[in-house]
Amino acid sequence: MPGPPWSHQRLRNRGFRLTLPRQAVLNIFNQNPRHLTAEEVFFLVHRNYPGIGLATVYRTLNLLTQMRLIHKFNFGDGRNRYELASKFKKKYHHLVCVQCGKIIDYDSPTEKEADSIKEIEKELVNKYKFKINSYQIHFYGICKDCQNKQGGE
Amino acid sequence: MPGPPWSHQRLRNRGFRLTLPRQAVLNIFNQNPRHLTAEEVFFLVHRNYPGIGLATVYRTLNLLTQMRLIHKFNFGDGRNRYELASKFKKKYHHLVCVQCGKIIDYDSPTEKEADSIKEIEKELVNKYKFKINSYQIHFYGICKDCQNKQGGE
DNA sequence: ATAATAATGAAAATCATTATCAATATAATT
DNA sequence: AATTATATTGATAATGATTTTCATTATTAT
Ligand SMILES: [Mn+2]
Ligand SMILES: [Mn+2]
Ligand SMILES: [Zn+2]
Ligand SMILES: [Zn+2]
Repeated sequence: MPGPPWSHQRLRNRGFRLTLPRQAVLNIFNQNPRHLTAEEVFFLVHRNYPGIGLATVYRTLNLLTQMRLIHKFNFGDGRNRYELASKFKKKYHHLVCVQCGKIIDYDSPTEKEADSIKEIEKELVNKYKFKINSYQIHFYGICKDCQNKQGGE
Repeated sequence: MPGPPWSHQRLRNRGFRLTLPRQAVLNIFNQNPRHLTAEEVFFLVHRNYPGIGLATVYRTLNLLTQMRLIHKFNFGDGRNRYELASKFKKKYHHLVCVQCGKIIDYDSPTEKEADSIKEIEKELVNKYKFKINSYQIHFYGICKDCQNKQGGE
């Protein structure tokens, strides 16, 4: 376990404290690459720290989102999902199966795509004077499994 | 006013009726290019048809979404937003100001972008056997107005 | 130590959305 | 036209996710 990491500094620099609940939540994300709901985070945290309450989990998720240590997604199923922000990866592409709700990461954009996005960003700056912080692409469709199950008719 | 339009047929073909509330909601979208929340739709409908209830608006929004006559978006502010589906336009790109919440349409993708997306789709089909129905791109950042207001520090 | 401030947990409150259910409207059948 | 079956509606209650409240506890500054 390394000393005060990345996240520690980012919080402290803005006057927040890296408390036990906050560390616990961050640990969950470090161990878990998935797109966790608040409730899922709560349960996972709860295994090691039964004392930590759901409200604190929500508060922590909001804080970490503001600090950009995690990213918040909504895939249209009525609950938000969170994922650790990578220092390196800046692209958040997801395939969402509209049948079973499965979410697949697609984090390997081609050169061509990266170029294309940069181009769009340029256009947005020029046209709308809009300063882009981040972007998400959601692809909606039918996953492999669901195609096999229902492809009949 | 033309006869039974596009939307009429699409509903009837699947056994649904094009009732007054449903027409009223569709009219709102035809007159209003924005990204309306359910409540906004309700208020706008209410001006002409005070009898139509909020529950029916929600039901209608869900139905029209399933029929793909409108599209549903969630920009992370806790409520869903809806927009008329165009027969032609198949791209739904939005700029979301994380400061003021403003949503700007960006519906003029370049050739290059279109190509790039097609390429990605191909990759997704190959790699994940995922069949894509639609996609959305959300750009998050700071709009022109908010840059001017807060750009100082 | 002491005082000031931030963070927490439990519970209540809020907000958007959905489900229930009796009443009404529409379509199909006689 | 009358009758039956089916779909839709409005009002209201219920739900589920998230936020707020508030008294208590932990952390930091003095
Ligand atoms: Mn992901
Ligand atoms: Mn739009
Ligand atoms: Zn699936
Ligand atoms: Zn703005």
